[in-house]
Amino acid sequence: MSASRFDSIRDLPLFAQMHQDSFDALTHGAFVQNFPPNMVMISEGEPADFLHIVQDGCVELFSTWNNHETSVTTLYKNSTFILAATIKDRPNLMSARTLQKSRIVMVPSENVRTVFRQDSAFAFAIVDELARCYRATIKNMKNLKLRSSLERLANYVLKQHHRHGDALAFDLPIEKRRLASYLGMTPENLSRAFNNLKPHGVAVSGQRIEILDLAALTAYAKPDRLIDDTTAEQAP
Amino acid sequence: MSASRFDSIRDLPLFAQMHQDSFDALTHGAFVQNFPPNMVMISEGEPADFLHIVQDGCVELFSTWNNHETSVTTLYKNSTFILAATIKDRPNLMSARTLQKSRIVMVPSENVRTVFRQDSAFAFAIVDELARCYRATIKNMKNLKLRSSLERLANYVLKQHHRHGDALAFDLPIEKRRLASYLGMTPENLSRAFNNLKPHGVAVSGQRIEILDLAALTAYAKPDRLIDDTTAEQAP
DNA sequence: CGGTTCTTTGAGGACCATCAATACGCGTGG
DNA sequence: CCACGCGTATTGATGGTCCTCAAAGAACCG
Repeated sequence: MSASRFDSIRDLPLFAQMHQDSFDALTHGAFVQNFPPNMVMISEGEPADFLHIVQDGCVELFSTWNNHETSVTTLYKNSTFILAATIKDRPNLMSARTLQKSRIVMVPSENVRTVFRQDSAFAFAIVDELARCYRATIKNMKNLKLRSSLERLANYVLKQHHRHGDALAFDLPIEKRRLASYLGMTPENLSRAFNNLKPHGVAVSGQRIEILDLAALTAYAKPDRLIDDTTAEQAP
Repeated sequence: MSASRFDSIRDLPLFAQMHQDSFDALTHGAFVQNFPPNMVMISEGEPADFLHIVQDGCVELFSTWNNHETSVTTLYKNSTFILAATIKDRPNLMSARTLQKSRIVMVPSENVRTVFRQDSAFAFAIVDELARCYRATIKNMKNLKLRSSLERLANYVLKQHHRHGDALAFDLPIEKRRLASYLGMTPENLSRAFNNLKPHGVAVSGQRIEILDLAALTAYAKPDRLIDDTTAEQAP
């Protein structure tokens, strides 16, 4: 039974509630593909032929205009992407590349649109996912427009702190140059920004981040649940 | 029959395909409210008790953090807002204020969530709307991260040009200070930016914009369908 | 271990914000 | 109708933030 290949995604929120028949129809013609690191899987402007699910590894969504590139978000295990383009049958707005060796499930967009119309549990899950991504993007934009780059970095450090179980020391999950791009700054500036966080209780050594004074960092960062809360939203 | 009050929204894409029963259930307890200009209707962080529809007038969505404010988008007749927060039953991420005297339809969020589960045509329409808003926001973010403020303004002028039926002269739909905030700059800088567009074929006098050299403006702006195309998306 | 990529540091400059002051537009009331 | 007041728009001066360019150091990988 080939359906077992997709067992690992069956329990994701997007698929958990749908009927087995629907799931079989959805994954009919779907496949799993392994990608090496640093491989561009999809390019912006192309039709969204497949819904993608990160089964393992790490994927960066980025975008380009006029020789500039910016990192929009980074996705890890169990994230889906290209959902909005898939549903609307429109071109991708972002490109995607692997950051590590990654295993990706690719579900034909045609299947998604068909099953979406037949299985209301799936439709509800899609609404939930779209609303989540939408709100995450709004938060991202508020972060960009309302804060300086140093404030964004401070809040990023706090977010990682929480994502690592409130650990006071942890490693950055991505390269600094990509973090810089995600935060809307240059690598050079990120380097300087880390130095400028020193007075606010943050020590950096390579990928290693240490929070020496959580109170000072928090006081400076002024985290806000309407920007930084990720309990129900995505993030890099 | 009081339902006639809501005839004007019945034909909106969000409601057009749903059953009449569902529409009646949705609008049961809904009401129309008139607001004066410059009135904050909803504040970020508050629960999303109502889905809002602009029946007439003009509404700005904006957000605040640490004494900074930024304009996220401006909505005109027939736009809906607070849909994502309504569906997810979560707090609003943005505040809303009227820019002109406006008539707003307010539909209890409880109704929206209930009918959403019962009427699949409504559910599909919601998916469509959420995907549209999501993609519009991604475009907005690309615009902010990939372009300088002058490039953003140039593309904004081009967008208005198209929205006014390719007219070469038109009035700005909103105050310049709000436009500045939407574009992520200060009013002073917007003023200077308009001057800097002069060499690219744009003349400004008060609210009046004139495009003297469309080719030059387009060459500078480098509009991109993956950022600026609004055939299927929203905008200010 | 050599080459490549990433990171850091410094110098210089472009872009953009802030502050301050003036000009403009508009509605109100004299 | 005009004077006034208020908010908006503009203009200039200044400083801060951030980018660019260049080069050296560190980490990674074949």
